[in-house]
This record gives sequence, structure tokens and C-alpha cells, in this order.
Amino acid sequence: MNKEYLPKEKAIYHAVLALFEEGADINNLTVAEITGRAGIGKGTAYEYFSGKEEMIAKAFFYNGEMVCEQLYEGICKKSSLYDKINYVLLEMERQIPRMDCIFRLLHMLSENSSVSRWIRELLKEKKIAEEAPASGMIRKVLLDELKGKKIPSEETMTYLVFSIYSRVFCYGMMLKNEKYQSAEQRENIRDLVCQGVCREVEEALCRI
Amino acid sequence: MNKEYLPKEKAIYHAVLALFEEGADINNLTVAEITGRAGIGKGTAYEYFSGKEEMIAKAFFYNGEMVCEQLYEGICKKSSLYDKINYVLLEMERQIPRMDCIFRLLHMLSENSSVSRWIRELLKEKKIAEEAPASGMIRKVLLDELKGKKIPSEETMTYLVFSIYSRVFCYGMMLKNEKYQSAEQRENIRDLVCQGVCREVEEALCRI
Amino acid sequence: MNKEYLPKEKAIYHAVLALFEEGADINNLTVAEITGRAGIGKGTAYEYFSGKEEMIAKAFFYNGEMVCEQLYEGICKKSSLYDKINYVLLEMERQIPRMDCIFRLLHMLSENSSVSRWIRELLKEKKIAEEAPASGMIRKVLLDELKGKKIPSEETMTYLVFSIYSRVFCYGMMLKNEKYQSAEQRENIRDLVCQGVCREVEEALCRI
Amino acid sequence: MNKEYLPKEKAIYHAVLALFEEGADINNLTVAEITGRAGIGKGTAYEYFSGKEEMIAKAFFYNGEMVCEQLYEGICKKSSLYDKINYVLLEMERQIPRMDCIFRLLHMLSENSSVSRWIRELLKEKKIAEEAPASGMIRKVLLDELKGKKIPSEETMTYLVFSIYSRVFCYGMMLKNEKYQSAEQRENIRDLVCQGVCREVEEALCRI
DNA sequence: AATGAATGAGGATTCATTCAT
DNA sequence: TATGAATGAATCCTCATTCAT
Repeated sequence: MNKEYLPKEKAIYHAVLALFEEGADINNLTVAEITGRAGIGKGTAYEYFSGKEEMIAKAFFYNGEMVCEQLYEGICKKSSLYDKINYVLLEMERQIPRMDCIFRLLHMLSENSSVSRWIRELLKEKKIAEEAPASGMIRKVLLDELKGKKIPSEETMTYLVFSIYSRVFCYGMMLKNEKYQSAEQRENIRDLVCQGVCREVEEALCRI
Repeated sequence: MNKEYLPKEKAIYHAVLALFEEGADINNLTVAEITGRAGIGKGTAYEYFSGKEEMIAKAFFYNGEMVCEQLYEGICKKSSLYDKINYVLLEMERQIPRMDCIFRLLHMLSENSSVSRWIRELLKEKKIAEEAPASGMIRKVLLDELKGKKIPSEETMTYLVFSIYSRVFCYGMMLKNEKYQSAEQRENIRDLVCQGVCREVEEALCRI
Repeated sequence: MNKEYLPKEKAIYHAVLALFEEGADINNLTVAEITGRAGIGKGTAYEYFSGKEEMIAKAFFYNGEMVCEQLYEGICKKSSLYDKINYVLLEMERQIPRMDCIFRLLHMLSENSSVSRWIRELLKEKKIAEEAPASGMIRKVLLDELKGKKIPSEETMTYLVFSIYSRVFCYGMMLKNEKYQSAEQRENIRDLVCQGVCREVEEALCRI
Repeated sequence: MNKEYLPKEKAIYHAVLALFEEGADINNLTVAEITGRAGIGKGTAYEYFSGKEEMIAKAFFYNGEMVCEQLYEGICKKSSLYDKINYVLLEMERQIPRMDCIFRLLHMLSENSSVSRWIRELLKEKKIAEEAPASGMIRKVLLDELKGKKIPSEETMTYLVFSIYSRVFCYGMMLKNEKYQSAEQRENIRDLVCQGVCREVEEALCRI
């Protein structure tokens, strides 16, 4: 299942992600920085990529795939919806730098830069046409949850996906806010988020 | 209350926003493009701004202020929470380009570009230290709603603000998705969002 | 004898000289700096001068005239050649900043900047066509000295002027050297310079 | 002993010096002109130099080293002080353009431009801390001359160095003066300068 | 006469990309 | 295949000068 990446290709991805995690501005990354960090020659990068944009776009895309894959594996090991959501939120906390990359990827989807165009291109290629990136995963989790039960209308499904998505997404945003850095606070909010999701799903099912 | 803007200053702001709305990539805007569009000389811009970054940052900040001001006025005319949220969502639909600017502003807050640094600077200057931009508005709406009722814990308040914020935010994201372009679909989802918010607030109050 | 200077004209001259004495680089002086320092509007300067170059050139020329005039007055009060040379060297020490301006003026004579062209223009206008700037003064001093004696050949005169000129000039250069800052050292060298000049003039006269 | 210069580095130096010799104003040299003349790309220059200033400063410094080296070799081949001084003056006449570069270098030492700051930096690096540039050479010549004789006081040495320096320097200035362009005139003055130097050194030795 | 806001030509510098080795 | 020296297009910013007030 795992696509095999060429070593130099991976080196570029890791270099881009590392530079980003160290606070570099994506739009001002230079090829020299990237290849320098990757430990390969500038010209070599052009043997694997058509240009700077492709390097950056694919790096973030690569990270997205890695994270989602790993996240989904973890989710599958949990049985209740509460635990699944909780697991995701905890992972977000645990891997803040990688999550920042994910957030940047999401932002790029609504940008107009040439990197963004590449990202959209990649999504089309992979035929990943979700409501929002990674929302497919949420849909799968929801369908799992509803297995054996009456399936709600497409409209309701969409709403639920968005509802869960938005909560998870905003939990991530909150993690970056200086005001919510204590473990206790986070735990409380996390609980409320998980409860909120569970309650909403239940209610939606009742309403059918 | 409204800060007065110098004509050339405003011309720059409108030029930046117009270019952005027409699909320009913020990170590749040139001073020549901006001043050309604003109808002023290149050098003139530097009489009002220290550099390109300041122009762009302040343009988006300006738009943010305008939109929030207008939005809050509209919210105040609505009496129920449902109507208030509905009004906001409708406005988002009605003014998609301006909302895109707002979204871009939000994204910039978590970027590392020099424009972003300017934006954060501006927020500090104005002493706007909210959980998230514009979240102060939601908090005010909530407090209005709870007037005369028992005030919930700070934790719960924070959660409610985030919950509402995330739903509104994601509704905005959904508006940009090709899949949800029919007026009917939107209406349905909008209703679900408003109901979801109301229900969650009610339940939170019950739980106190 | 003293040409009358208009107040704003003088203001410009003093501003240029002050900025130079404060360490500004002549070639990077801006009109804004000059007029700002002179306390007049930028446009006003253009009522008196055709451009930046003229301002700077005339400012240094003005300083040259002032210094030479004053120097010559002082020289006339001394009777012996030794005292005259000694007076000049002492004045150089006393007014180092103004001398720096003179040195800069000399340098400009052999430059190719537009300011330099202006300076050469000014010299021509005033019909000051000396071997070197201010060398006319030395020639006059020499002629005074030789009054009543046999006048040497033009060749010898030229050589003497150059010889004196070069010693005075280099004493000025030495003043700027970190190594010769003690009053005692200077006094000794000054004495040697004055003696050297006197001896050379005497010998030249003997040789006739 | 000769530091090896990279080809493109040398190309830049020669381009700067050629442009200067053709009458360009150092302070208005553009990188485009320099690289154009050097026959290399604009960007290439920045692989070797940190900026325009470094290019120009190092070019003049390079010329200074070349000229001094060559001059000193020639001096060593002459036996009498008269011949040594005469050789230097003749060389100055023969290589007027290169001497102009040297003069410009001297002037730069007392300027405040960014090029000048570079030059001073370079001198410090090379630990060349003479009274004046190239004055070290004069000191060496003097010490050679005094070999086997009683060495005069440091004060006298300094004075002699300055005295010789100033005559040579001013002879160079004279060469540029329109009034002294005939070979005969020059020869006469040159003779007087050489004699003057010799006499002064002799007298100084007598006075010990 | 005096001003300074407005201008835009001009130039230093950066950096993605190429290509000879 | 891997490289990095060379390139020049692209762009920010400065500042002399103008001109309406």
C-alpha cells in the first residue's frame, strides 16, 4: 500500500518539512536552502522535481499521507466514537509540529500560490475529492459507527462530517493559543469536544 | 469611532483587496501591481507605508475591521441566537469575496511570512488578544444570550465560543467547496448549523 | 570684497558642511537631508540651485573661500616666513573640521563626479587657475618674502610653491593619523616642517 | 608570495579599474556596467563579492598591491637615493592611469563612503598600519640608505618619511595639471624634487 | 517666494533554473 | 547520475525633481 519513495525524493520532503517546522516561511524557502538541508546538490533536485513548487507541494502532501495513515491505524484500534475522537485530539497534542504541517496544507488549499495549485493537482491525481482534506477519514469513522443502524440522509451525513471536522480542526487551533497551554485545561476541553461530538451524532440518529 | 483613513492609504488597501479577490497570490503581489491598481505612483506608497508587507498586512487588517464592524451591527438587530447565527452565515454567503479576505487573514495569523508578522503586530497594537480573531464578537453574543441567566464556568464559555466559532468557520470553508453550491443544500446545512449551535448552548446551560 | 550670500543660500551651505563634518558621505547626501538640516523646504532649494550637485559644490567652494580669506589675513600679520608657515599649520590643527572640508575639496578636483565638474566650473568662472587650489596664496607669500631680492626663475618658483604646498598638505594628512596625536610630537614635526621650508627657500635663493 | 586571484575575481577588478581609467565616476558605477565590462553575468559577481562596494574597494586595493610590488622591485634595482626617487617619479609619469587609481585609493582613505570603509577594513586585515599608504616603502628605502650610518631619532625618521612622501605625492598631483605637460618642464621639476629629497636626507643625517 | 506631496526612473540584489563537467 | 557555477529576469526601494497650492 505504501508507495515507495526514492531516497533523494524523501530527503527533499524531510528537508522542506524540517525547515517549515523550524519556522521558515514557505513562500520564501529557496531551493538552495532545501537542497542544502537535504544534503544533495541543487541540480539533483531538478532530476526529481520540475521546480521548487513541486518540491514543497509534494513534501506537504507526503506529510499529509503519512499522518493520516498513521492516524487511521490508531483510530481503528479504538472501539467507541468517544475514544476515537479523543485519540485524534491527543495525537494532535503529541505531534504538534507535524500537525502544523497539516494545518499549513489545509491553508494552502484555499490559497492562490503556485504551490497551492500543485497541491490541488495532486489531490485530483489521487482522486481524493473529499469535502475537505482528511474529511474522508471522518466519513469512514461515521459509517463504521452507523454500521447496522439506519443510514441518515446525505445531507445529515455532510452536516455531521462538517460538525466533527470543525471541532477537531478548531481544537488544533486552540492548541496553538497561548491561553490554553495547561494540561488540565486541555483535558477539560478535549472531554467537552468528545462529548459534543458523541451527543450530536446520537441526536442526529434519533431524528431519523 | 471609525478611524479616518487617508485617501491614498485607502486606495492602497482597496487595490490590495481587489487584486486578492481577483485571484492574485498575496505572496507574489508586486508593489507595481498594487500602486498601479491604486492609481498612484510607486514612490507615493512609500510615503504612507514602510514597505510592501505593511501595505498588504494593513489592507487585510482594514478589511477585517470593516467586516466585523458591519457584521456586529447586523447581529445586534437580530433578537434570537438562531437568527444571529443565521444572519452571520447568510452574510458569509452574500459577501464571499470579502469573507475570503477574512479567511486569508486568519490563515496569515499562523504563518511565518513577514506579512504575518505585521498582522500580529497590528493585533498587539490594538490590544486585540482574543482566543482567535473575531472570537470576541462571539463571546459578546453569548453573554447577551445569557443575560439574566446563570453564567457558566469560564471553561464552558471557552468551549462554547470555540464550538460556535468552529461551526461558523467551517460553514465558510464549505461554501468554497464545489459540492455544496446549490442554494437548497446550503439552506439545509445552514439550518442544521444554527440548530446545532442553539442546542449546544441550551444543553450547556442546563448542565450548570 | 565679500560677495553677499542670500540667507537661504548660506543655510544650504552650512547644512552641507555640517552634515559632512558629522561624517556624512558626500556622495550619498540627499536633498531631503540637506534642506531638512537647513530648515527650509525641499522645493525652496531649487529656487536657488539648479540641483543637488550645485548645492554641494558651492558649499565646499564657499568654505574654501572663507578659510583662505581668513588664513590669508592671519598670514599677513606675521612677518617671518617661519611664523607664516607655523601659523598656517597651527590653524590647521585648530580647525580640523574645516580643514577636512578643504581636503575634500582638493580631492574633488581630481574626481569625476558631477559635483567635481561643478567645482571645476566654479574655479574657471572665478578665473582661479592656480597650480593647485590655494597655491596662489603660497605664491603670494613667496613673492612677499623675495621682495627686494633677485626673483628666481619661474621654474624655481614653481618648484618652491610645490615644495611648500606639499609639506603643508602632508602635515594636514599627518594630523589625521592616529599615530601623531600628542601635542609634543606635533610641535616637533611642525618645527621641522617650518625649518625645512625656510631652508629650502634660502638655498634656492643662494643658487640663483 | 603573490596571492592567487580567481579568474572572475580578476575580471571584476580589471573591469572596475578600466572603467575608472576611462573617466567613470566611482560613486556612480553600476553593477551592470562592471559585470558587463568584465564579461560575466550580474549574478556571478555576487558569488565572489558581497556587494558593489566590495568589488570596487578590492579592485583598487588590488591595483595598489600590484603597483607597489612592481615599484618596489624597480626601486631595489637602483643604487642611489636620487635614482630611486627619480625612478618612482618616472614610473608615475609612465603609468599615469594606474597612478590615478592609486591617488583615488588614497583619497578614499579619508572619505566616508561605504567603499572607503571597505578599504580601511582591508588594510586592517592585512595589518598594513603605516603612517600613510605605501609610506612603509619609503621608510624601507630610507633605512636602506642609512645602513651602516647612525640611525636618526624616530621623530626625524617620521619627518623624513613625510617629507619625501609629500614631495612624491605632489609631483603626482602636478602631473595632472595642465600647466606642466611639457617633457622639459617635468624633467626640471623632477630633478629639483630628487635633489631636494637628497639634500634634506643628508642634512638630517648631519644634524644627528 | 515657499512648500512638500507625488512621482517614476534607476539600480542593487536575489534566486530559480540550466548545463557543462 | 550528480553537481554547483553561472546566469539574468524580476522586483523592491530610493531619491532628485516637479508643480499645484
